[in-house]
Amino acid sequence: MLTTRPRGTNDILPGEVEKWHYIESVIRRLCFEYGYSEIRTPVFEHTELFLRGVGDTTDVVKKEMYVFTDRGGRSVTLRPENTAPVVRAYLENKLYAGPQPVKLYYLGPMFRYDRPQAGRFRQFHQFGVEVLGSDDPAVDAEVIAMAMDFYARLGLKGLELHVNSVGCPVCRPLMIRRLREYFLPQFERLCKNCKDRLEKNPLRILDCKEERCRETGENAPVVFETLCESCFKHFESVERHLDLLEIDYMVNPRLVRGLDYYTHTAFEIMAEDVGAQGSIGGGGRYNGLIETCGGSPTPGIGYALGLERIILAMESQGITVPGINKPLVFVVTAGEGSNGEAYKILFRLRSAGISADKDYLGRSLKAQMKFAGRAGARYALIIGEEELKKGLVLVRDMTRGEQEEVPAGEAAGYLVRKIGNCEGGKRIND
RNA sequence: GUGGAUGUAGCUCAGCUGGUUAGAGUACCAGAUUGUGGCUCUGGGGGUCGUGGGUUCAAAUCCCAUCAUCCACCCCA
Repeated sequence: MLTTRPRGTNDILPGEVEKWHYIESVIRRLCFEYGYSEIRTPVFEHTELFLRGVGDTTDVVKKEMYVFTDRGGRSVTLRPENTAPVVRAYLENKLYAGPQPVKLYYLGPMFRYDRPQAGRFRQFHQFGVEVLGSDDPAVDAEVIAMAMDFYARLGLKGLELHVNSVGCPVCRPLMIRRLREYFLPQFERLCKNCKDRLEKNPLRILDCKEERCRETGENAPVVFETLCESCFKHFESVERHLDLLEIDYMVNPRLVRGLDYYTHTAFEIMAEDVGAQGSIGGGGRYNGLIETCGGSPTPGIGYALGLERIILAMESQGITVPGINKPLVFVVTAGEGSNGEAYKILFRLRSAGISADKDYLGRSLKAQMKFAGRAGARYALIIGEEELKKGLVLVRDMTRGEQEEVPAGEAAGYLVRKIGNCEGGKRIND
C-alpha cells in the first residue's frame, strides 16, 4: 500500500512529462493568439458551489464528487470541473466590472470518483476556456473553432465535431414535456436506464445506445421543432459563423450534455481511438449559470478538454513530441587527478548556458563513455590527467566519433561558439 | 455502482494435468592487454510468483477473499 498510488491516479514520469510540457506550450500559445488569459482557482471549493452550479441531480454531483468535511466543519469538494469555480471567481473578484467579455482559460487537475478505465481517471487534467459577458453567436463559433484549432496544431486527425442546441429556460420545458408525451405510451419498450431517464431527463433517451430505445425514439420530436424563436436564430447564426471558418461539423439533435447548466449551443468532439471514452472535449453555452451562482444575469460559454485522452489519441495516431530533454555535453574524467578540474569545468559549462552532466558513481572511463552515449549526449568532454598537465581537454563529437584537443580554460567558450545556448539538444530560437 | 478478463524479475513474457535451489529475452552493473561509447562475447545483481487466507505430504500452478490493471455498462474530459 505504501508503494501503491491511489486508484485512478497517475505518476507522470520523465519520458512522459515532455508530452505534457509540449501540449501545455501549445495551449499557452493558442490562448495568447486567441486573447485568453489564464486563471488559476483552488483545487477545492465549497461543496455548495457544485451542488448549485453543476446541478444536484447530475451524476457528477450525485455519485462522483470527492467531498470532505474540513477541520472547521465546512463541507468542501475537490473540483470535478472548473466552469463553476471560474464563474465563482468572476463574481467574487468582480471581473464583471472590467471590460467585457472576459476571456479566460485554465489548465489543471480535476477529480471525479469514478471507476477507472482507459481514458478515465479519478484525477485527470483539463484544459478549458470560458467567455463571460457576451451572448454573441460568433463567440460560440470562436470557442468551437479554437478547440478544433488546438487539435489541428497537435496534428490530431479523424475527429468528429457534433453540434446541437439544447434550448433555453423558455423552450426547454416544452421540449421535455413533448418528449414525455411521446415516450410515455411506449414506456415498456424502453431499457431500464431510459425508464429512469424519462423522469429525470428525457433528452437523454435520445442519446441511448440500446437498439430498442433508438428505434422507439426514431419519430420522437426533434429539438429544432420545439426551439423558441431566439434559440433557433442563435443556432443558425452559430452555424453561419462555423461555415465562414470552413469548419466541418455535424448537427446532432441527439447530443445532450450531462451538466445542468448548459443552454443553447452544446458541442462535443469525438475521437475513434480513445477506447470507449470517445469524447475528447466538449462544452456549450450556460446563460443561466452566473445568475444561479448569485450574479446578475450574464451569458457565458466554454469548453473543456481531457488532456489524458488527448495524449491517448496522439499516441494511437503515432504523433511524437519534439524536444526530449537530453544533456548536450557529458564531462568524462580519466584519472583521479582530473576530478577537481572536471567538476569546475562542468559548472562553467552550465553557467555558459550549456546543459551538461557528469558521472557520480565513480565509473571507469569506458563506463562513463558508455553512459554518455546512452544518455544521448552530443559531446563528451574528456578531462585526462596527461592533457591537463598541458592545459588541454578533449572534445569528442559522439555522433561523428571524432575528437580534438582544446585549451581547458576555453572549453566552455568553444562549445558555446560551436552550438550556442541549447535546450533539449537544440539551439533556442532555431 | 454493475458485469467480464487478467495479475510471474524494471519491461515483454515462458513455466504441461500441483512435486526438489522459478526461467528466457531485454534493461541494469562489471569484465574481455589496467585512457575512450554505440556491435559482439562472458559474468553478476535483481522475483514476498499482486496481497491475505484455505485445500494438500507438497501450490506460481486448485478454492475463497481482497487490491490493482484492462474491457463493457453507466457517466464524462
